[in-house]
Amino acid sequence: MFEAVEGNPSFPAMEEAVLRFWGQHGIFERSLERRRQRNRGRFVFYEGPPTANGLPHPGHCLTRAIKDLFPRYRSMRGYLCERKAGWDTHGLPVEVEVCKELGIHSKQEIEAYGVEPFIHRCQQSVWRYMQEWERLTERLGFWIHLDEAYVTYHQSYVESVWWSLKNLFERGLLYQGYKIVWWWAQGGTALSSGEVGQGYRQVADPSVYVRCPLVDEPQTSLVVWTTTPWTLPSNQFAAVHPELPYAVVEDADGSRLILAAALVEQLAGKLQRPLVQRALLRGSDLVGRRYVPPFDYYYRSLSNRQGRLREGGLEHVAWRVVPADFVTVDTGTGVVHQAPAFGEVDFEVLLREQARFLPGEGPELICAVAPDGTFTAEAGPYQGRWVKDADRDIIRELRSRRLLLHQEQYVHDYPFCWRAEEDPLIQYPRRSWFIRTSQFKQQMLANNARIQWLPEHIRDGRFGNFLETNVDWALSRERYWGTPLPIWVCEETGYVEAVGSYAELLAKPDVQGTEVWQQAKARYPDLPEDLKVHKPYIDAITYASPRAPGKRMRRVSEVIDCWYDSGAMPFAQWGYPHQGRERFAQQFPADFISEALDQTRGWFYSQLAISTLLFGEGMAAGPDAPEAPYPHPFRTCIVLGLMLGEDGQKMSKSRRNYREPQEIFDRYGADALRWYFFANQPPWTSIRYSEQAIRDSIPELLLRLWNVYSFFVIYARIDGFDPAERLAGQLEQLSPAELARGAGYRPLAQRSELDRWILSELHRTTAAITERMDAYDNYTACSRLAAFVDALSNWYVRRSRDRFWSGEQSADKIDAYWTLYECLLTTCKLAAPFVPFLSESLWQNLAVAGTAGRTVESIHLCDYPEADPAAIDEVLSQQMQLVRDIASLGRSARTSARLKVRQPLARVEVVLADPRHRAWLEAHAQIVAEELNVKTVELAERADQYVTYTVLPDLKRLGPRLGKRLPALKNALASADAAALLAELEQHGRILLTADGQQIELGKEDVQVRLAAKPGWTAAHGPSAVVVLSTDLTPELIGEGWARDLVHLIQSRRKELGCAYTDRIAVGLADASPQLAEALQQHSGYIRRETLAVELKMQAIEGVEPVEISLGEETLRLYVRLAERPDGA
RNA sequence: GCGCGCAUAGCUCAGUUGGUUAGAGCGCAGCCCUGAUAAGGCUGAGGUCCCAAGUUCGACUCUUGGUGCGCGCACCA
Repeated sequence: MFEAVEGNPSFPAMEEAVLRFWGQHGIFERSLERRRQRNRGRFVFYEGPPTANGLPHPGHCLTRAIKDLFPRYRSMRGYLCERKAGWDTHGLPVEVEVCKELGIHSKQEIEAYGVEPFIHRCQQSVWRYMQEWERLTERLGFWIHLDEAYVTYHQSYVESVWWSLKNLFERGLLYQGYKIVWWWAQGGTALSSGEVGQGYRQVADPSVYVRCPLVDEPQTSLVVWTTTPWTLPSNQFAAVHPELPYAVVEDADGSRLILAAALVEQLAGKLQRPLVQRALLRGSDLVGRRYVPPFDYYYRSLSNRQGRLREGGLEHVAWRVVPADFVTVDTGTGVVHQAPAFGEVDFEVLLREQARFLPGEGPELICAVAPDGTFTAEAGPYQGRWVKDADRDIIRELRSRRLLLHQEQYVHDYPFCWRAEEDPLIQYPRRSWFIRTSQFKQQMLANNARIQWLPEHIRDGRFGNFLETNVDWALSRERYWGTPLPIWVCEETGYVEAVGSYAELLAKPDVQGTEVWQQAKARYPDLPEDLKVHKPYIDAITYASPRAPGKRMRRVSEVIDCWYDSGAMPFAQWGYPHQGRERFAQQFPADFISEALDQTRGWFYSQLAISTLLFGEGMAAGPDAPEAPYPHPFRTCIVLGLMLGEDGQKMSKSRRNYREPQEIFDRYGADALRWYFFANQPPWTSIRYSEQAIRDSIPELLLRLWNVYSFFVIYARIDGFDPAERLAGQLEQLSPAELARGAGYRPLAQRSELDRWILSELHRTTAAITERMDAYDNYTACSRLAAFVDALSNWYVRRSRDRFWSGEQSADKIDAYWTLYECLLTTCKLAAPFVPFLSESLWQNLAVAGTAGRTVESIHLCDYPEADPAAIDEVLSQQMQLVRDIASLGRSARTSARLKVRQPLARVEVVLADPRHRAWLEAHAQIVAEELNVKTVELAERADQYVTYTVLPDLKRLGPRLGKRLPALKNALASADAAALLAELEQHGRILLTADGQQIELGKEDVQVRLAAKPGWTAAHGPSAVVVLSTDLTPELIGEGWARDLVHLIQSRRKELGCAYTDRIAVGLADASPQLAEALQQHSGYIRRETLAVELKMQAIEGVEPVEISLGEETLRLYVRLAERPDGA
């Protein structure tokens, strides 16, 4: 038998109990074991590793909730969905966090502190945060194997990454080049974009307009503009937009200038003299023209150097006009000075130019600045000067050489070092390791095209665009806590090798330096083995160079971008290919992943890029890199919107615009939070954290379902409806087929219409939810589930109450129990992926306790319900909906007539728009009568006295047929007599109209009839019907109304007096008018029955405090006294 | 600045190939139930669907251009 149910449940406490139950019985494990045995195929999920740095906030709960939902759902659908957790542990954020602890900043300070203790601290810091995340993960009900998590700093993981890098290296895809970084010259370090972003300030820089004379036409000059004069000595090109118009203008002194036509007037204004246009040309006409740069430090030796182009022919390597799309005419001159060493965009221009030449023949990077921010010897007189300080002298020199056309102040935002406020950052080239991803752009796009993105626009929008503009992946980082780049270089010859594992390294000839790790291990016995593949230990390992006898191979100093770590996760989580080959084969690619939008350029990209390069179609990347058909490594990706704080701002701890997850769990519970995430919006819309909305998700589903469940258990216990007795033998999941074996269980066809209706709704809902969830549409699925629970609670249970209350154990009553039982069980299963805790609680009582433990132990071991088409009765659904609509319209009519439902009315007339369900409705008039408290219900199709008709064209049908004649037809229909049209339609099955001088024939399907209540009637109209109330009140009706009002008031009084449900009372009424007293006397049987009154007298009761009440216009005194209290009450 | 997205009721958000009367929840107002009861239900008020132009017989929906907001990339010669 079921256990008694609390009326006022504490969901958080319940959830804690469920968590304990899952833990003690290993339910997650067993749910997997079950599917493993069934062997219906896999559903592969990848956990995008959270950065184990910083504490989780509600936004992370959303990600983790979605990541739980679909694997749970698919598991219940029979798929084996293994879920391996993972942690992203490397990277700058961890280093910054440790630096904060240590109160240090720069790389020098880290070195001074010691790399070894520093990375020990990094590793420990990561562990602390991982534990916080694990707690959250469990409490949210996110089922994932935390104790088998992959961790990016583990040796096996690092070695997988090494393997992949070696693969790329040996295919020539890993190379060294320059990367333009934001460089803090004084500190000698590059800054991350996050750090740069913090340091922007508005400053006024000098801006100069400089002449660059054309080589073959020295009287004509390009005019370039720059706000960084110190980059001019390193000039390599001038860029123009090929599509823009450029003007050749004549200056006052007769010389000629070239600049964008749109900016001539502006420049003339600045110069305060006219510039006369002499010619107009397109940017593309300028491309290839050579010019003389402002400084000749490089020009004097290289001006005539030419290189061979790939497509044949020769070209000068530098100081010519090149085309570039980024050139605009917003500021400057439309001719852009290019110093590729000091701008990322400029650098890309250089790369593009280099690519046009045969290898080794194109332009080399020119850089007249040293890493400390001073000019090199190449910059002649400026050598040793800090570049920003040299600006003024550079300008002076330009002026004296008559190259300076104009100078002014330019106010703009410019980044400074966030730690040394006076130090401006400069863009600066650094040697860096790259992966040749741009070479695989087409393959990445082809792979991307096959991925199912939700929302769809990510594919060709944000993500697709990003791939289109792909540049080679700058892989290396000059940092400490990260996967070491597995590249060893010969100290003599520069010969380079990549190493694919630690063992491979140890097998190299004459390995030295392993003792550094041994000693560290001896010093700190607790040191995790994994650290031996990290800095500084790995740096110590050298081996004999195969190219230079007696010389050593030494590792480069860099570590790699931690995004590469995460992107390698599909294979590295298994340690592939050094181990886990089988696991990888089973679990690649993923069917489903999900992260927030900010991962577009992060994990979504890193995965796709690595997977395409290693396993792409036609890649033939070696024996351990099997070619796989697209898409991979994931087939479907839900891109979640970002979550904002309560105030619509970014969530931030200091602003306190959200609540800590743990507090949410304690107040409302994980199910409430989950339901709020799943049911309130499609997952990709950006979502605003709302405490109120979380609170509201409790009554919307959780409490409503709980109430139905509680109702069921209360009456099942009273009536002794006990599945344990009624169901013999072994039970599994209490599926419909199993329930059908139950004693007293009757086939659907024999049950009442209401039962058939709710079961039809149940199966319709099941079909809809599975269809939607298969399409990853949790939002619609949730609304269907909520709608069903609403129908169950507010129509089925309400209309069935007296069946449960009736005294005898009729077959109909047992039907009601079986029906409600089945509805509850199925609903729980349907809801289980969404609200796993509540579902489990209900299952524990309804199924496990209810059958004395003969079912499966947990709802999460059950299969997801499947809709039985035979149980679905669409017509009945429509019919019941119609009744509910009519009841609603009737109440609306009552409200407008100010006739409360307690006042009985003689009759209601229902005019139907569509006669199809008329007969059925006539048979069910009783329901309408009860719901509306009327004596009789009459149905009509035509009732011209109450209703006006409008005949409207069916635009969807007629639009294509009639086109422009549609408005004329509309008018013709509107001006015609609707009643006559209907009559014609009924007689001939068609109507003939003249519109625009042409005759149009309309069939029944071409029009819609709409009806509306005529004014003056108490009526309400909707699309399906008009409901007209008779408002005439007879003395009998009024008397009955009084009686019902009185019952209501006595009930209130009982409650005030603290009566138990079963207490009997005595009622006295005084000061009633004669008519009132007589009417109440007449209904005294009804009144006493409803209020459990043993006596009802028309007089005061001694010693009882009366209350003044009013019935209609009348007032009287009500006396209520407790008469008897039955035993046990 | 460039790219992507969003803009619908007081608030938070739906709106499914363009079709006649644009929905929900919360909040608000009124009412009902009182044997699921510190719950529950019903009804109602409330909208220039951001603006403008275009396509169309017809636009909340499609196109273009604005405006505002969010995010990403940059910070610009």
